[in-house]
Amino acid sequence: MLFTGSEQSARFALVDCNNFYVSCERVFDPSLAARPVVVLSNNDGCVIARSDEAKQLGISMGTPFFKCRELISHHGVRVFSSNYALYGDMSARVMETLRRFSPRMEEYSIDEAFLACAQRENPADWARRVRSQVARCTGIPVSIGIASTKTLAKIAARAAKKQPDAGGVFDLDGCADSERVLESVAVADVWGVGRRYAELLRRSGIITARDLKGADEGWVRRHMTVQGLRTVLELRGVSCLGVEDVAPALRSILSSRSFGSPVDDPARLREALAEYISTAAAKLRSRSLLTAVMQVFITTGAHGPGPHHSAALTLSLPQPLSSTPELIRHGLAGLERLYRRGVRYRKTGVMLTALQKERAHQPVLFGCAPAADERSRRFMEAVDAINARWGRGAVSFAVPSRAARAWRMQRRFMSGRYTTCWSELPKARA
DNA sequence: TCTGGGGTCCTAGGACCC
DNA sequence: TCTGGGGTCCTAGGACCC
Repeated sequence: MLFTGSEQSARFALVDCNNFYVSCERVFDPSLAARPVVVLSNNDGCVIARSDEAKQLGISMGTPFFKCRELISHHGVRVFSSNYALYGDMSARVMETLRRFSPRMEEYSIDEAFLACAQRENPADWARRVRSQVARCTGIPVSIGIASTKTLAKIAARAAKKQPDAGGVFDLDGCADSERVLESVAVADVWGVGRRYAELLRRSGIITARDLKGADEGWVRRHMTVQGLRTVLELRGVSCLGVEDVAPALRSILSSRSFGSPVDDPARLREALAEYISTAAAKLRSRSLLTAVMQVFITTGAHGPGPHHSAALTLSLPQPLSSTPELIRHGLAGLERLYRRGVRYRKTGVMLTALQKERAHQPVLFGCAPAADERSRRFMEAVDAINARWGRGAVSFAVPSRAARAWRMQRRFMSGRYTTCWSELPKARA
């Protein structure tokens, strides 16, 4: 379906937290203000957030840490490992603040939300109030873009950031020369256009957002599917995407990590996979879901020394499950079939799919007896309650808790979990 | 025995997002 | 030496059925 949420005279506000992860770190460490700061991905692999000062030094998004390490130490850039406990909690606070301003709101990502604002008489004034309230309640600076479609609101938010005199708010509908704004946006920066499509478009002479707006519909449909066509219509002000204020049901759950160093010992691989399965299963239960299909995989990645090997196995489970030990049993049996001796693996993981609501599930004829099912459910409930009280990993399966493990990911620059852990509250005085 | 057309379901792969 | 992790959607093609 092309039009999922088209509405008459729609207006959308996109609220986007500025350099979100960096801003979170700055809230709890004022010495970071006005200094170049970067935050690294899991495993301290690459740069995923940069302060404006770090951007000015030429550190780009996704740069591997080892490639910019020299630049970083030369300029005294402060470096942080990803602290998702902190960022997730700060995100919840921002969203809670935003919710007071519009009943129709979509949490689009950890640092962005769309708000419907069709009823506002002066949306820019309203957005400025939103902005100052978020800053007051959370300490997080945001930019707000307003337009008649979500895709244009993304562009407006970008303009709000780029134009210093915009004061963090930009209303594309109220802008006299919106065509010029579109002309200033490279097609690769349009929402929905990634690297591959940007290259294809460039070869066809479509360079800016304005070019894409005027592109031939048939050509776009053929080369970029209906999603590309939606993007073009949205650029023309035809709203194809609505505010999805009810979160759609989760389709899959993935848990995987790269190892801190390569692993060839099958026992270590089993430990790691068992832990990722535990994580995925806990998420499954927290949403009251069951999984019917589980995919396990191992890989050496495409680079690095030694033989390369990537393999995945899709397992149809005998009945929908959410019990950690059951899932680990199936997963480890799968791993057994994938593993090759002498190969140094860099990553393993699990994906749970064919998810269904716990209540909707009908027990299969030859599955566990209902009493055994119920025992297992109550057992996992108890485990989850203990882990909620004492911290993740207080009770775990098949792996020893809190032991030092060589395959653990690297997180050498971690800040405190200031808002979610009593023992790591920020100190007013050392 | 050979053959066509059309429908559904599933999977793999490719594209995108943050 | 060293390049994240967790998601979604769309399409093409194969298997299977009538």
